[in-house]
Amino acid sequence: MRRRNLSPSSPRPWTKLCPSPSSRRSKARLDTRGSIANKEESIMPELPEVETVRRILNSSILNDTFQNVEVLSPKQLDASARDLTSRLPGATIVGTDRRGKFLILRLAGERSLVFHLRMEGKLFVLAPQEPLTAHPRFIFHLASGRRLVFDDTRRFGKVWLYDSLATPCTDDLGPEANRLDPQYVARLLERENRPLKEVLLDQTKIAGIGNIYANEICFACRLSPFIPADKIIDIPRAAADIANQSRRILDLSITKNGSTVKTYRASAHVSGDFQNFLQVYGREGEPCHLCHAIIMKRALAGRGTSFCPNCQHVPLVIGVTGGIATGKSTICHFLEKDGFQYLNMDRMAKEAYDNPGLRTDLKAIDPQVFDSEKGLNKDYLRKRLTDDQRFRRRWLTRLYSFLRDEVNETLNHLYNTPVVIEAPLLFQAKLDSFCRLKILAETDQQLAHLKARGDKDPERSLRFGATNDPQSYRDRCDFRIDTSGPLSELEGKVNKVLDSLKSLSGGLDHD
DNA sequence: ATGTTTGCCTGTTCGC
DNA sequence: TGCGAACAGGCAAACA
Repeated sequence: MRRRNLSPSSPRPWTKLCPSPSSRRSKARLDTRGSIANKEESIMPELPEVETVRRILNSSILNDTFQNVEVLSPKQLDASARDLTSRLPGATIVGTDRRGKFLILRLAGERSLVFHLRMEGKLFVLAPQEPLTAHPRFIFHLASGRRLVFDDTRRFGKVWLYDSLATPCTDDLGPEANRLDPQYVARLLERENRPLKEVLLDQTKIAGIGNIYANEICFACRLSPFIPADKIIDIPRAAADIANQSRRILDLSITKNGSTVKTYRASAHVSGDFQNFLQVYGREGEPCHLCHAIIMKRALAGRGTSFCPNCQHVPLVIGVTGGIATGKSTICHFLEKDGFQYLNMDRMAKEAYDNPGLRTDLKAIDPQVFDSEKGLNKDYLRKRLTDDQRFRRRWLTRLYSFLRDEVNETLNHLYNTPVVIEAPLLFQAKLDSFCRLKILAETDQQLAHLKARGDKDPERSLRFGATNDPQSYRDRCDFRIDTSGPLSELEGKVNKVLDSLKSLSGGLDHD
C-alpha cells in the first residue's frame, strides 16, 4: 500500500519534461565521434558549462583571425554588434574570459566579442571538411580554414561586439558564484524577501547560477528553495553554506565537464559528466540519496524546482481524495485542527470561474457557457460536459491547469505551513504531484451520508460523483482510510498515518 | 519606482 | 492517429 521502496514503476510526475539521468548518461557515452551535436542531448549553459567552452576555445582558436561572418539570425545581434560583418574581419583572437554566463573573446586592439548561450546555444569549432551543425545562427570563418559556429536551436542566445575591453553587457552582474564571500551572502539574504532560489538566480546579485545549480545548491545547504531569504533562521550559517556549496558544486562541475570534453577532441561540443552527480534536478519521483524521501517538483518563478521535502524542510502536503460523501472533509478537518492549511478543490474550482483570465480562455472554448454578462450557464455547461468529449477534455484541461497553478502558488507562499488538499479528482487534475502523501477516503455509508446531508436525490448524486476509475485511485494512494467507524476512531487512524510518515524518513518538520 | 508578468524561440512529449 | 497543450528556461521588455 505505502510505497516504502520506490520502485521504478512508481508514478514519476514531470519526468516527461527532462530525460532521465540514465538515458542522458547513455547518450553522452554514445556520442564519442566528437564534432556533431547530438540533438537529443541538451546542455544548459550555466557557469561551469560556459567555463568549459571558454577553456576549449582558449586552447583551440587563440591567435586565429576572423575572416568573415555569416549572420543567419540577425535578431540575435545586440545593437553593439549590428555591423559585425564589417567590423569583425581581420580581428585576431588574443584571449578568452568569462563573466557569469557570458563568454568573452578578447580581440587584438582591445576589442571584445561577447556571447551569451542562454538555453541551448553552443559554440563549435569545425574543421574545414566537417558538416555544418543542425541550427547554425552565426558562422565565423577563421584564417586557419576552420569555422567557429554559434549553433542555437531556439535563437535565445545573443552576441555583442565592443571596441573596448569594457563589456557593458556584463556591468550589472554580481560576484562570481564560485567565489562568494559569506559576509556578502549574509547581507544579501538579510535584505531579500524573495524566495531563496530566486535570489540565487538573480544574476545582478550572484553571477553564474542557473536553474540546475540553484536547485542543487539549495539541496546541498538543506535549505528550502521557497523560503523567503530573510526568513532563514540562521542567516550567517546559511550564508556560509551557500558560499561553500556554490564553490564546491560549480568547481566540481567544471572539472567534470573538463574531463569529458577531452574525448571530444577539438570540438567545443560540451557534454559533461556532472549530470551523474545531480542530487535533485531531474530526479523528481526518485528517492533522495540521503533520506529516501521522494524528490518532488513544483514551479517557482516559472522554473521547475526540484527538492527533497524532508532534507530541505519543505512542509508536508497531503492530498485527500475519494468519492462523494466518503468522509474526505472529515479527515481534512482533523488535519486542519493539527495546524494544516486546508485547500478545498471544489471550492477553488467554483471561485476559479470568477477569474477574468480563466474566463477569457474558457470563453474561447465555448462562449455560450457564460451568460451575457455575469454568471455561468450551469445547465448548458453540464450538458456540454456530458455530451461532447472533445469539449470536456479542453474545458477540464484548462480548468485543471488553472487550479494547479493556484495550488502551486499557494504552496510556495506557505513556506512553513503544512497543507491538506481535498480533491475528489486528485489524479485527473494532476494535483497528486504536489502531495507527498495521498490518502483515499472510503466508506460503505455514502448513501447514508448523502441522506444525512439532506440530498434530495442521493442515488443520482452517487452516480454523478463517482470516479470513473476507482481502482487506479486505490492503487495510486499511499493510504486508504475507512471512515465508517466513530469519529474518535477516525482521528486515531489519521494520526497513525502521520506517525508512519515520521518513522519513514527522519521525521516531519512542522511539529 | 518598484516588483511582477510576458515574450522570445523550437522541439519533445503526453494523453485523450 | 492527430492535435492541443504543457514544458524546457535566461533574460529583456513591458506592465502594473
